[in-house]
Parts: sequence; structure tokens; C-alpha cells
Amino acid sequence: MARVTIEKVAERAGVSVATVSRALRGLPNVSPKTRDRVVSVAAMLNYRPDPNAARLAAGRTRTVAVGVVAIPIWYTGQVVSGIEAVLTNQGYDLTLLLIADDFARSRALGDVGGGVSKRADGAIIVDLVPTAPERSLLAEQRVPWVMVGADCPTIDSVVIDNVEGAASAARHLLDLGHRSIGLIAGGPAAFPSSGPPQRRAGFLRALDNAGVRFDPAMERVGDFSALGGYEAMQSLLGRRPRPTAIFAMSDEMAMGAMRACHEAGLDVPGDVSIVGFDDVDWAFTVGLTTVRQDATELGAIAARLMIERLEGIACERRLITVPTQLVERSSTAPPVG
Amino acid sequence: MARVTIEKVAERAGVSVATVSRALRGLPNVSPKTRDRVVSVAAMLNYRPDPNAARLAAGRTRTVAVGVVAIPIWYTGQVVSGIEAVLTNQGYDLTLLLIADDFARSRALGDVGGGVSKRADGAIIVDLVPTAPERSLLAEQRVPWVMVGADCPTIDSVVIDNVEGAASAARHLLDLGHRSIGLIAGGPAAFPSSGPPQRRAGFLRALDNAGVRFDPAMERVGDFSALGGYEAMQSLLGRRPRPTAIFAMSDEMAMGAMRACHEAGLDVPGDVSIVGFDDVDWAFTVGLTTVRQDATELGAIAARLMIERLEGIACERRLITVPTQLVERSSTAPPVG
DNA sequence: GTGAAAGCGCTAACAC
DNA sequence: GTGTTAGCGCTTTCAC
Repeated sequence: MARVTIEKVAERAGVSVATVSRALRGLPNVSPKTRDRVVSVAAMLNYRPDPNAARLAAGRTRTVAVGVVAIPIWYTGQVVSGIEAVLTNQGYDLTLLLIADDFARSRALGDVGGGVSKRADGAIIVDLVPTAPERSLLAEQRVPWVMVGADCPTIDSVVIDNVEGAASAARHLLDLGHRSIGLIAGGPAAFPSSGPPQRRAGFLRALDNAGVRFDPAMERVGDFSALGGYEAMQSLLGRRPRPTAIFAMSDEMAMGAMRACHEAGLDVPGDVSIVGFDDVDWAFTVGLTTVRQDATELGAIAARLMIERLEGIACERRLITVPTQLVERSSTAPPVG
Repeated sequence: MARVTIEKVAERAGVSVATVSRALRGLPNVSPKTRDRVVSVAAMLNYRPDPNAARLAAGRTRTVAVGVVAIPIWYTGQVVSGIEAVLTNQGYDLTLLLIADDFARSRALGDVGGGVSKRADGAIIVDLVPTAPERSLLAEQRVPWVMVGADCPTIDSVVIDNVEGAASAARHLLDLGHRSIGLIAGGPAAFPSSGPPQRRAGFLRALDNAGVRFDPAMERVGDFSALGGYEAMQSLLGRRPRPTAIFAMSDEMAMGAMRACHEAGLDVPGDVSIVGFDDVDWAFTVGLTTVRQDATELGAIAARLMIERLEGIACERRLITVPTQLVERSSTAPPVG
């Protein structure tokens, strides 16, 4: 297992290291015979170029950094999975950055620790909205950025239409005849993201369009977890009159809300209708009506945008919007009475 | 934003590059005054060492590769999250490898593409059982390996006691009085892992210890997904007499099984008791009795073992077993009749 | 089409 | 304590 370097390959193939480098990377200006010989010698010697040396010499890392706020969330896992598939397929490495606190945040977005720019050719940031100062830091680092889940001005972004997604959930409830609809919003995550306010806006607008007044007392904030949704719902159920329907900004919160209803002796959808958001893999097991988003696709698109930037294909800033879709199951029904 | 190198810092601080390198890395043999001066000059110049140059020169990457079979799974997300926290905290980068097929597998475990050894100082592999030939490949690469979820001979491993975990689930069901217990096993995932056979063994042994015969016709295989559990349960419900209780090897499968029961007009736990495995965050919303495992902790321990190896602290091979715990909720009850 | 040589920016002996 | 000097293993002009 002695280190086999490019030099040894060159020696054995009877050519220079430069030729080996060209041949192995498929560059032009190498005669077919030479290339074949080099390739077979390299294979025989089991030669593997050292990525670090290549990086240092070429100034490119063939690595993309991916910054996420929380990995053990269905949504994030899907996005990362989508990114990874595309990246790996194109021969890029993926460095994972978990952005859990302010320090990690500035490490990812700013330049603490060398910033992303020296350890990756570009960065994909999931669900984080850069502040203005952060945006100028990003611009300073000479690498491309792609945002997932946040429409960031001047930066390539891939998002879902949160406004329309939430509105479709609200319209569904309104169409069923609900007029007293509660909202379990998301927040405060580690950092504010744009999903919750947009979903809130879409929800409110749909109610408004239908001439239905939204009672601010009908809103609670969960933390995108089942427990958060559960507690939010308990609180909401304390109100009189209680809502006949609930829109929760995530399926996990919706499931927590369902639980709270059951514990209170209320039937879903008999007494309370519930709509979630995401369509997680197990949503069907509780018959949850929800707004589906294709998180894997979100990640895949982001990775493709990144690669286009890295290969110098793209030029102007792009904003890609992936559609959502209402999935009707059995957690919603017309209100009684 | 011109590249500021160690040389510029040295120049401005009036010392040699070697001294800058030492000072900034906190090595001994630097006078306090010199160190201070260097540090402040570096800060002023906004100097960030280039990791690739450092890697090439030092032969260490300060990166550990993490190979997982599937990221958008609750368990995997938790593990990765636990690993990341520790690694980042210790100043290591984390390269994520998704092992989805044979090619990816040999890329991660073998030496395709330079193997892990040149791009990382070590690798943590989650839920994959290396074959004998793979093990020798691992040994050839001069980097430490840590396995999570698989007790791999000669390699540091951190696991849960699957046998006992499954046995505790079975005992719970037996204690309640169940004698006709179905099994929804896991597999075939992308690759065979050791969890399913161990859980199966623990389950069978508990039945055996209680003098209860297990009817092989009572076993179905899901794929660790809600849908897989759902279909497995539907099939199981076709049998007469049908089981009065079910042990599913994951919570998602358990939830799918619950769904199948409900669709068949059966009450849980009235007609069928169900036990899962994992204790996912939302398990409480459906009152699922389950075997809890602390996946985040699993990852954190693995990362710590890895760092000890990298810093040269550890010597002999370690096997860490993290306990599981039965969480009784409302999906289990004594059988009727 | 191929080779020679100059780095990429840092670390690690080794001298002093 | 500090400086000097080799490299680390590649890529990339620039000649030929």
C-alpha cells in the first residue's frame, strides 16, 4: 500500500507527469495510444490522484458545501438526499455543515475559519435567509451560492410556492364550509426562515379572499415538531368557541395536533379538521390531508444549478419554483352543525 | 479580497512563515509576545489558512467521511446529527457519502476514486456490514474506521443491543398475555444490515423462553417504510387465525401496520396490539408502544471514538453498546377473549 | 502531441 | 525561540 504517485505512473508509462495528468483527466492533446497506455498503467498500479494536491494546484476542490439548519427533520433529509445524488453523480464531494447556532452560522455564511470558499467550490444553503451583511460577505467570497427554500435576491434560489401551498390548504378548508380556522405556525426554529411567514400570508389571504375573518387569537406557534404541534393544539382547544379546523405548517405539528384532539375526546375530522404541510412518508397512516412538496427534487435542482455555475454554464440569476399539491385524505371534512 | 497567504502575514509581523504557522496553531516554542503579534497581524489581514495546502503538507485532512445507506430516514438523520455535532466541535469537517448502490458502496468502502483514505483521515460507516473482502480493503487503507449499528470484528463499533431490545418488546407482549404474535421484519434495504436478523433472533428467543411457539407464517418483511409495514400487515391480516399482536422492527412500519388494522376495521390495541422500534419523535402522537434507541448518542459516541483514534489516544478495538428502553404507550393491551 | 519546470500555500525537519 | 529549507503531489503555462 505504498503511496503511488503520478510520478511513478509517468515513469512506468515512459511519459512525463504532465502527460499522465492530461491523459487521466481526458484532456485533449494526447494521442490515443499514449492515453491507453497511461490509463492501463495507472489501473495496474492502482493509482489514485491525491485530491488535496489536485486542489492546491488547480485551486478547485470539486467539493460543494451544504449548510442545513437541522438534519434530523424529514424535509432536510430529503433535500440533502436530492443534493447528494446529483453531486456524487457529477463527481463532486459534499461537505455537510450543520448550522445550529450563531457561531456555526457565521462559519458557514461568513468567513470564520476560512469561510466556505477555500474548502469548497460553492455552497448550497438550505432554509436560511441571509441578512444584508451576510449577503455582502457571500458576495465577497468568490464562489457561487445556491439557496434552497429562501428566495434570496441576486442569489440562485430554488423554492416552493409557500403562499400558494398554504392558500390551497386554506381554500380546501373553506370549501368544506369551515369558517373558524386555527393556525399552527412554525417558528422559532434556530433561525427565522421564509417558509412560515409566507405560509401565513397565503393562509390569511385565502381567508380574506373568501371574506372570512381570521381571529388572531386562533394562532399558535409550534416549533415544527410533533410536540410543538401538540402543545399548540392544546392551547387552541382551550378557546371558546374552538376552531372547527386547523392548518398546521408541517405534518409533524399536524400529527401532534391530532393527538391533542384525541386526548380531548374530539374526533378528527368529525369535530376538528386538520391539514398539514409536507406529505411525509407516513402521513397516509393517519390519513392526514396535507400539502405535498417534493423536497428531494428541491435538492436535486439546487445541485444542478450549482454545477452549472461551477462549470461556467449559467449566467443570470435564476429563481426556480417547484409546485406544491394538495393531497386530500381523511383528516378533513365539513364542519358539523 | 486578494489571497492573503501565510507569507504576507510573516512579512508584516516581521517573522518567518514557520513561526506564523506555529503561532497560529498554538504550538509550543513561540514566545508570548511573538504569538500575540502574529495573531493580531493575522486577524488584521483577515488571514485564513488554505486547508488544502495544509492537508497536502501535513498529510492530514481534518476531515472524516461519513457513509450512510439512506439519509432521509429518522434514524440516519439522528446519527449523522450526533456525529456532526462532535466533529464540528473538534474542528473536523464532515464529508457525507450516500451509499445507495454497489458502486457507491465500493467507492466508500473500497478504494475506487482514491477511496476514503486520501480525502478523509478516517471514516464512520452507518449500518453497513462490510464483507470479508471489504474488511481487508479497509485494513489496507491506513485510516481508522468506526462502524455504527454493526458489530464488525477488529473495527471499533458502536451498536445497540438489538437482541435485547427486540426481546423486551416480545416480553412486553407476552406479559400482556399474547400468544399469537406476528413479526414485521425489516429488509431488504439496499444492503443487508445486522439489525433485522438480531432483532428477529431476540424476538424469537423471548418467545421460546416463554414456551411460545412462533408460527413462521406469521412473519412478513417490510422495507422499513410506512408503506412496507402497511402492506405487510394487510398480508398478515389475511391469515386465520390472525395474530393478536405485532412486533414491527421500526416505528414507521408499525404505523403502517396500524393503518392497515384500522382499514380492516380492527381496533388497536383492542383487537391487535402493536409494538414498534426506534421511538421516533412523533411516535407519541399515535400512542405507539416502542423500543427507544438514542440514535443521536450513537453518532456522538462514534465521532468520539474516531477522534480518539485520530489523536492517537486509543489502542485496542472497542465495542460500545448503547442500551435500549421499552416505552409503553397505548398501542398495546391484553388480548381479548 | 509531449516534456520541463514553476509553482499552489502550507508543514516539518533541522539548524542555529 | 526562531529561521531556513525541503518538500507534499498535483496542474499548468510555455517551449519544442
